[in-house]
Amino acid sequence: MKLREFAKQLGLSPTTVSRALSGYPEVSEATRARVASEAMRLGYRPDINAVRLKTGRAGAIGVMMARSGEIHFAEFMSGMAQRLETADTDILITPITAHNDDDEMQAYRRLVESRRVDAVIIHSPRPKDPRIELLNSLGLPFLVHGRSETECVHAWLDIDNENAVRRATEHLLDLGHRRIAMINGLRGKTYSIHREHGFRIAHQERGLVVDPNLMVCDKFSDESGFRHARSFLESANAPTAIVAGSTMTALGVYRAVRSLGMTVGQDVSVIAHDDVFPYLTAENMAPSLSTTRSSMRAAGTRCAELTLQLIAGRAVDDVHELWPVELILRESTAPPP
Amino acid sequence: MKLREFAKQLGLSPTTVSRALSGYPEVSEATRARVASEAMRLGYRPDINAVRLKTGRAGAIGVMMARSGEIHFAEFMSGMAQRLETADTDILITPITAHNDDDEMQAYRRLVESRRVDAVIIHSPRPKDPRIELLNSLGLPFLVHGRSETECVHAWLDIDNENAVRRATEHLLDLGHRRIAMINGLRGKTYSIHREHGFRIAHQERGLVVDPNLMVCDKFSDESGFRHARSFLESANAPTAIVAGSTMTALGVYRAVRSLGMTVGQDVSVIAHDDVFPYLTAENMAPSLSTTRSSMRAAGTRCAELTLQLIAGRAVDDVHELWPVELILRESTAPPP
DNA sequence: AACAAAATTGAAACCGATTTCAATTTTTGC
DNA sequence: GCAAAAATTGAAATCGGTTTCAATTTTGTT
Repeated sequence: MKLREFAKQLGLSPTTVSRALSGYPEVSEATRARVASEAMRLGYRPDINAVRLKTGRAGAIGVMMARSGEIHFAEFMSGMAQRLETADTDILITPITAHNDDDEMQAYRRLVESRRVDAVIIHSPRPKDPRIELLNSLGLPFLVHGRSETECVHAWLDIDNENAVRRATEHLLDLGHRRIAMINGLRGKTYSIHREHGFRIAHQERGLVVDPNLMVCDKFSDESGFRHARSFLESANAPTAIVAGSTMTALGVYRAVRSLGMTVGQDVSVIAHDDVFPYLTAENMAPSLSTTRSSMRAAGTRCAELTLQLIAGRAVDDVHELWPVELILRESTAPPP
Repeated sequence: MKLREFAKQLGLSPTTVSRALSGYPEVSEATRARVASEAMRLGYRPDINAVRLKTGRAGAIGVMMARSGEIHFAEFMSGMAQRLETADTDILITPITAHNDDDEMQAYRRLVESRRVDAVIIHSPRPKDPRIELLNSLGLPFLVHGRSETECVHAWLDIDNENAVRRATEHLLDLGHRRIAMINGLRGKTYSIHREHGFRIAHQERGLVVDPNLMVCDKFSDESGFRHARSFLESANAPTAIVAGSTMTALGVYRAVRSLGMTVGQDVSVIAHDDVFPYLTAENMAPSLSTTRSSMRAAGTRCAELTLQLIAGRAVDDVHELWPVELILRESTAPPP
């Protein structure tokens, strides 16, 4: 059913019907009510493509999905979805094969030029991230989930990774640990750098020096947690505590500890960052895992909200949110043996 | 840059330019080449909304995302992305709050009527799933990931859940286990029913009867795995083996076994279905986990392909794929003590 | 009751592409 | 060399809405 036809059935002009449905003020209440109820009854709904062509709005927020589906992705998206379901805005996933940076840049350029989205959210930025400059020059509103040190102003939401790891490390130091290892995230990402910084600061504060052999960068997975923890614990001067990048990593760390006949929370302390996944909870691990916690889903919801505000015209340099991270102590951290 | 302007710069009509870019045959090779290279140089790209309005194609495949982000979701999507990146087709995630069935039906209706997508993929159907009838009556192409018993014909891709669990169970029975528990997926979903069926068949084949107390349905999570496994193992007539719904569930089962001072692969055998997550691999678990394996990512890729074919006009009743499932034996399954 | 102001409605232009149909140019056949 | 056929190009209609601007009706004031 098209507008023309629908309007004719109501004995009104397309103009009035369009205005009534779009909530314009210059249409009488009586007419608006009638139009609304008839639209419901007859099942009329404006063709989204025509609306978009005319208004220039795409009604969607773009998210790039790297081929390697990250574990956080689903939770973040689910959070976004929660906010967007009442905003008549879709999430557009654009697949990219990031063989190299150029490919990725091209993908962004395509997305913008074809006007499929009103804004974009980008993830896991690096300190100097070319995507930010590109999007800035293309003039498409965008929000960075994470932070970057690029000079061009941009909206961002990030969690306080530095402080999170700093407090986690301080906690371990307070317990008496002196050799603490860190299994960090991917090298080069801002969050990994921030976390490393927090780790160092906590040591420096107490006049301690970090052993570079006790720090690695890797992806967040059970397997990498296991491998690195094994390697640490089997080394000559083994650490008594491990700071892990995610609960998945911690899973592997736990396994490594057990595989060496040791016990988490006794022989080795473990603390990890928890993005709060519904299918794997730190509290349920054995022993329960001490964490720095920040809900990825909540971040998704808030990022969606902020992006909507950006689209509505909120100033870019006004949108900076740094979320504090909870420190939650459980059984996996205890004084060294 | 608009078509008009771009065409003028080339000294051609919009008609010819449009045809050249869309690959129509009636444009000379020389012209086509020139248009293509100039489009690249000047960065002309058709406005997607105008294209869609005119052609009626949305250029997107819809996926509904329930608020509770499922763990499989990201992997499936990532697989879809892999196929779609060369098809100029987006994935449109529509958030739904499924407070009740009616809400969900409304969401589908909206999606279809607003013409935002050319097709839809639906997940985790039930034997009698109202979504299938709705989509069928609305006339939008759709693919079911999973199966349903509804009478209206529909395209589907599913893995052979029944056989997977049947073989897993037979393997345990072959090892000598006689009391086997099953931690199944959500009650009412077709895949849970199929799995239960496979479980029963394996028993019946050998003249054994399944103890209903050894079967539960629940969501796939570490926590539910733990809770149910504990409950089974602490009961009077405890099972010697457990069939788990997912690797996440198995994680909890492992923990439960350990928490009771027992050992997986000795005191209790465990086998689970593995959707192949990059961040948690069955092979790396300790002991390594026997599984029935089928890549969720591969399913996503194939579903995207099939959906493209449906859009292109392939007959619905021609699209039925049942994927066999690999049985992979590792350390977690052994003869009962 | 008469007029101005405000509220409500509608006609027509427009968004930016695609595609039908007609016009023009080039090639082919004899 | 010329008519017919084939290849190539372009003008204009169209997709289904929104929005400008003008026209009409209603309300308010004196």
